[in-house]
Amino acid sequence: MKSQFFQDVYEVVKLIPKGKVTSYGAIARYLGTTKSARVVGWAMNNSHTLNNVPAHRVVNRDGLLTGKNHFPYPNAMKNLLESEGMKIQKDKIINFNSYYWDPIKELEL
DNA sequence: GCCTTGACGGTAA
DNA sequence: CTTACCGCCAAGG
Repeated sequence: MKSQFFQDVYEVVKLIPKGKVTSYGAIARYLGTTKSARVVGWAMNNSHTLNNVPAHRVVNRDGLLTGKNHFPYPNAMKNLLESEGMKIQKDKIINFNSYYWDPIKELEL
């Protein structure tokens, strides 16, 4: 595999439970590339090459739907998140902390 | 091969 | 509070 990193990113994203979200930085940290959150974002950009990657569950550290512009339609991300029980206001997840799912905390035992 | 951009994050001013 | 800058890494021009 040429880009194992990307594969790992997709794997973690796929592990995000329904109704939960995480951040690019959290994924990056889990993979050991703490300072390379941007690369995670780039990986997500390439996530369109797959079909099992719930990119809508990945937001930035503020719970802001920064990647919504990259979806087929801008409100697709919001719509999906709301479908999973979350509330979005101004492209931001309300009570983000309650929905936050940290792979390090949940997976790394 | 160099420079810019980007779905980020943190710190400084 | 807002703005700016730096680090990090991959892709595209």
